[in-house]
Amino acid sequence: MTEQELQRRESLAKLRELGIDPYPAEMFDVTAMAADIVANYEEEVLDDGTKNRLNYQEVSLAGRVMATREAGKALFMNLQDSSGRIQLYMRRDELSDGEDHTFFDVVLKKLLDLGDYVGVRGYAFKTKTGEVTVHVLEIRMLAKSLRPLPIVKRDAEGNVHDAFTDPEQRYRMRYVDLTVNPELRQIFIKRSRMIRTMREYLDELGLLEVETPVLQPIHGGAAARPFKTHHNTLDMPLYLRIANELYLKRLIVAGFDGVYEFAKMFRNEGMDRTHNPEFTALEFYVAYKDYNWLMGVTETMLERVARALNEDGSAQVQAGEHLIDFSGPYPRLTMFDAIQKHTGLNVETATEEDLRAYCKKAHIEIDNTMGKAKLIDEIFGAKVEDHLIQPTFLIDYPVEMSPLTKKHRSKPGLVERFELFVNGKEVANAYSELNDPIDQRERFEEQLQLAARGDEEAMAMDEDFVRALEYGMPPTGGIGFGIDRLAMLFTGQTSIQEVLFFPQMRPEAKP
RNA sequence: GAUCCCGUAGCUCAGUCGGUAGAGCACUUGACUUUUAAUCAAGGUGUCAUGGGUUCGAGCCCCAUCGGGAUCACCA
Repeated sequence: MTEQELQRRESLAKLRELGIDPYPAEMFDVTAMAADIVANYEEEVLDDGTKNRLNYQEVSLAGRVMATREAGKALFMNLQDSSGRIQLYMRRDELSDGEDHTFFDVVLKKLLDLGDYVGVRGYAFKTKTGEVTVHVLEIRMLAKSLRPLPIVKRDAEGNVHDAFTDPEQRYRMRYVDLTVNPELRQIFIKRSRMIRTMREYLDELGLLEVETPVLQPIHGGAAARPFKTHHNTLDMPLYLRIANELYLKRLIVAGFDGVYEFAKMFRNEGMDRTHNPEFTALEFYVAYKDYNWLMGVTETMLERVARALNEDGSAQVQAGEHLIDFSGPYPRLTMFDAIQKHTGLNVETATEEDLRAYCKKAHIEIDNTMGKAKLIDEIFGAKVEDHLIQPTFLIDYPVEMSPLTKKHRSKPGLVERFELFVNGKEVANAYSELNDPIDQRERFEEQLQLAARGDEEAMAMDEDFVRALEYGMPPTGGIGFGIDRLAMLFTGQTSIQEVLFFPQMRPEAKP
């Protein structure tokens, strides 16, 4: 234990000796928030020059002590609650029991440490330097802190000193991070508001929020490596879901007109600043709709989210150097047109050999197992994706890449699918769902062949899903959004760890 | 998984040519009844990520390991 931790444990023991419970059980009645008092305190100056305080004359508030300044028989503290910070002012003669100054001189000045939770009762006033302050008439220990916080200081010009910035420590100890860097709360508040706005809209559309299995006997619905686990009683392997798509579509078969789920997905793949092993997706499926309808819904939903998150209600979001406008409608660009526009290649007429030759020339890494569709995807990823800054629907993909998507109503070899790109990143993937059970079975069989050739991400045959389709699924539009990526976009973050409270980390060396 | 960078006090960081460990804040003691990065006086912080090696001597050079970051690959 460090010197400071030992000192705090000694303070803890001394508090108990003085009859003060460092961890009291009683509730503390909070009647005011720091930020509200600072923002709304009012006073008037009378003719004789004295001040008349107009509000917050009986407040009690609670939070952490984040700074103390001793001034002899006076004592100043900064109290931080969930709304912000406010200064506290205490006087020895008001907090003493007659001539016994133990409480002020020992408890407050010696045994109280930075980071301790306290509850105070008093009245608001303004100091002669103009700071709104609570004049404390009663202060109570609510919880002792036994470890020193990394104190971040701000000077008069707003410069930050000794910021707690080490990403490893910040992510491992989010409780510390959010305590000393309270402005980070905004990221998570915005994330929450984003999800709430989406949920409200989906409810308005009449969709039903549902829950589907996380533990699945067959990992379907996406191309990814799964986490595998084992159920002891059933003595069978189970997979953490890589997608919930096939279950949501079963519910459409079951007769629900529209379902949605905010779902944690798990993919056993690499981690970097845009990938965490578990992440959140929103998927929704609506009967009798198609991918064109979904484009309109997507525009409405994202515009609403942007306006809900911006103080001024605007639909624009700053993402790095780009100002992104979420007001619809967004351009619709076919994948082939997009490639032609950025490379000059006509992939519709090009042969597989033409594409290979292009990739070689453009230094795009390819291998021999790649077919035409995969080559097109590689070219798109290398040459087009980065240019799609403003929200853009990329539509009509080759059938080989999309085993769950309905074939295009008029374009042979393509499917009715779109992906939404914003700031050069994919944020949504949608299609007119394949509901022809015979076609679906064939698509699964093609996936099995890919798997036999060693494709670890190929989908497995899901007999029960095909059986469901055989009973009949109405034409359906379905879409999935990457919630973490959207949160990054709407909060201006470039790393997924910053929008997750507890990003995945390797185990700590040792405590 | 590959490459590069980083790891020194509770926090942020210095540490020269290889010569017995430094600053600010935090902490301890004292002064101060409207201070505010409070100030003033005094005090000591430590397994230099871990384990080896080279050397008379390693925070510094070499090797390995662990953790983090960035770039790349894979992906959402």
